[in-house]
Amino acid sequence: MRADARKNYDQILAIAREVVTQQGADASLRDVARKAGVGLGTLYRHFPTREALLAALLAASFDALAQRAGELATSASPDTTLITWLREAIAMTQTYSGAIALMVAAISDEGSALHASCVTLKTAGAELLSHAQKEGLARADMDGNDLFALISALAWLADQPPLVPRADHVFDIIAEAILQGGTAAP
Amino acid sequence: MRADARKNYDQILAIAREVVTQQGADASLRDVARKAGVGLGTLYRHFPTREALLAALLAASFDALAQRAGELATSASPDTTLITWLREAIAMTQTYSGAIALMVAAISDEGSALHASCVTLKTAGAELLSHAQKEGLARADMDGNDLFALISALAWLADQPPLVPRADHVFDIIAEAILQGGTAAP
DNA sequence: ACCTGAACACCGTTCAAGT
DNA sequence: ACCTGAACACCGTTCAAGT
Repeated sequence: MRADARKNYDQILAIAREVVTQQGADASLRDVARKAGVGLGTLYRHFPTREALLAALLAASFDALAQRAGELATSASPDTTLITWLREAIAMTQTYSGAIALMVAAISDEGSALHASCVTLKTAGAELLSHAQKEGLARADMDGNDLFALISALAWLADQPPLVPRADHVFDIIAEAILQGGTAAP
Repeated sequence: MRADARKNYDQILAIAREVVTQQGADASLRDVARKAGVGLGTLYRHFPTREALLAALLAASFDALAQRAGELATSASPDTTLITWLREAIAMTQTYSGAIALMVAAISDEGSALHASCVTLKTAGAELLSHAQKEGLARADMDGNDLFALISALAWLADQPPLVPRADHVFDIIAEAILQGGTAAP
């Protein structure tokens, strides 16, 4: 990449991080370009879609979560490990308000710039769930897709201001339900 | 209301029902006015906000749900009654895609045209929950606000195409969790 | 009373013209 | 190669002018 292009790319990303943090994932891209001091076409050149921009903003977080899942995959207490990771995954999606809807859409759209990251996240969760299930510590009647759906729903809930006060409690209820049905025979 | 105004009101509502059914709660109001054959100002006169239009579209459904809750309030099996009503409530919100987000926002906004209906819905659910709890058939550590949050999350989930295949199963898991902890001593 | 539609201030997206 | 910004086709909302 040419030096001036690199500079613009970085500048757009930095400003986008600010704007999207404040206004959410549906912030005006025009506004981002304006504040970054670049032409609208420059933003579109580097980030052809809103998903591409969000993917770039969240890339590090996705990687960190997947890596952490890998580290935890052999944990001695896969039940608490799973729940802890779920909490972290949900916290990640809340970095940018409204991001979860784009992630969910991306999971079934292979053309989306967010697709790969979301699949990685889903897979990571599925592995932790599977580990807990093998130890009899999580209910057997669900899989990675169900877990992804639950994460999404909880992330959305925590993103709705009127529901925020209930988010933690609802999380606990659902976490308990996931671990429910484990036969727990040490 | 003058006869011509009444006619416009009905026409707007009828067209809005079609358009919002097809395009969701964030459909273009301009488009509705155009298809209804009225000026944009006429639509705004009758429905000053998007919430007002949605409230009018959903009014009958809200009433029906609240009334049904009243009828079921003295049911002999308050656990299955509660779950059945939850299913109906979620189905109602799905009449118009994207409606649930507006409902959630309205619950804490007394100025919203949707506020009263949403509060009524929440209260109706709270009563059914309370009834089940008194019989020891539902977990005691939740209230009407938690139930409203769960309904909202499940309604949102069922509104995301990639998650639809998991919606029923996730509903069952959560329904079981709500009834969990009931001591169930007949 | 009620209706109309132009006017205003925004979008997202594309693409010819520049360097 | 890369950047710019006008152009196009849309929004939501308001409000003067009409009947």
